[in-house]
Amino acid sequence: MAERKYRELIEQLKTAGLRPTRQRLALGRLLYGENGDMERHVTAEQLHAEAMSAGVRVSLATVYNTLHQFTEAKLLREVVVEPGRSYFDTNVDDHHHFYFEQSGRLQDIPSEELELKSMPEPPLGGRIRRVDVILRVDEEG
Amino acid sequence: MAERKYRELIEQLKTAGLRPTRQRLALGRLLYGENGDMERHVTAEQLHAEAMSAGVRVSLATVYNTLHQFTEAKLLREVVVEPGRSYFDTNVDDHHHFYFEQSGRLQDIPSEELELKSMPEPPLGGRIRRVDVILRVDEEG
DNA sequence: AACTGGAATTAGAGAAATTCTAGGCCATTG
DNA sequence: CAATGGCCTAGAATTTCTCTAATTCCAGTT
Repeated sequence: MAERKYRELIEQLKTAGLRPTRQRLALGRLLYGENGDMERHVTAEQLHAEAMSAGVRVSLATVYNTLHQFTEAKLLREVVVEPGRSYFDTNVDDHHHFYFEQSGRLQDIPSEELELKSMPEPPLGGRIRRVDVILRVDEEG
Repeated sequence: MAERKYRELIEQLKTAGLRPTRQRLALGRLLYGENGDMERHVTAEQLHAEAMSAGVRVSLATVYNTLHQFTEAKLLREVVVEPGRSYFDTNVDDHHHFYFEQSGRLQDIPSEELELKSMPEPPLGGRIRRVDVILRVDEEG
């Protein structure tokens, strides 16, 4: 991960009131590191396995905590596709998703390629916090 | 449930290759019955509890099986809002949802109120099977 | 109405994902 | 560098959903 992004992560954590601990930094490095602009969709289990094989000792509970804290801090976005399967997306810009049911893979759709024509009024006393669009795709053959 | 709808249900089950058993009919009655045109969003647990208190003896496994079979037969639509929380929607027409995170409640959005301006090309060899739009709403106060 | 074959149902165990708990560790502050 | 309070951990617990093997039921046929 670029030095710049690394400092940036520390700043973002501090802003969110999170201490830049060894574990959070390591997970941040895994999530955003090296090819830092690649879209990534990871499950907690996957990230945990990744950490293990990278020699980073971190418990699964901490991975869950960290992913949720990062999501809260808007460093990640959670995408739920099936009961018992949710991904964390490193792309927090406005965008949508293709979901391939057979393979369980997720793919970003840039917001330019899928726009909403009209937006309904939020119910009284409510405020629309997020718009999730998932296009479920069958892979034929 | 109206007699007409009841016969209809039996027909739909047969068409889907499902025997109209006591359990499936009872659950169908609970789902579509009485106020048959009301939008309903139930979890398996909820429906099971409903069946119990209505004096219908049915196992939780059967509730799950039935909900999935009904979904397969396009009598229901499954909506996943959170990891470990999925609803079955009695409205199978094209429409979308508000999701209230605090209360866990789901509310239909008629398709006229939220249309897509442009639809992206499905990835090569894929076919868009369904479009799910969820507007996540914060209830202020 | 009894018979039969295959489907459906059941209770309970099992699996998978996530959260909780209690104790020890560590980053920050002064 | 000691104190404070947040953080991490292993493992247990919880929750949601699925599987299994035995039983029961439905539908078609005598």
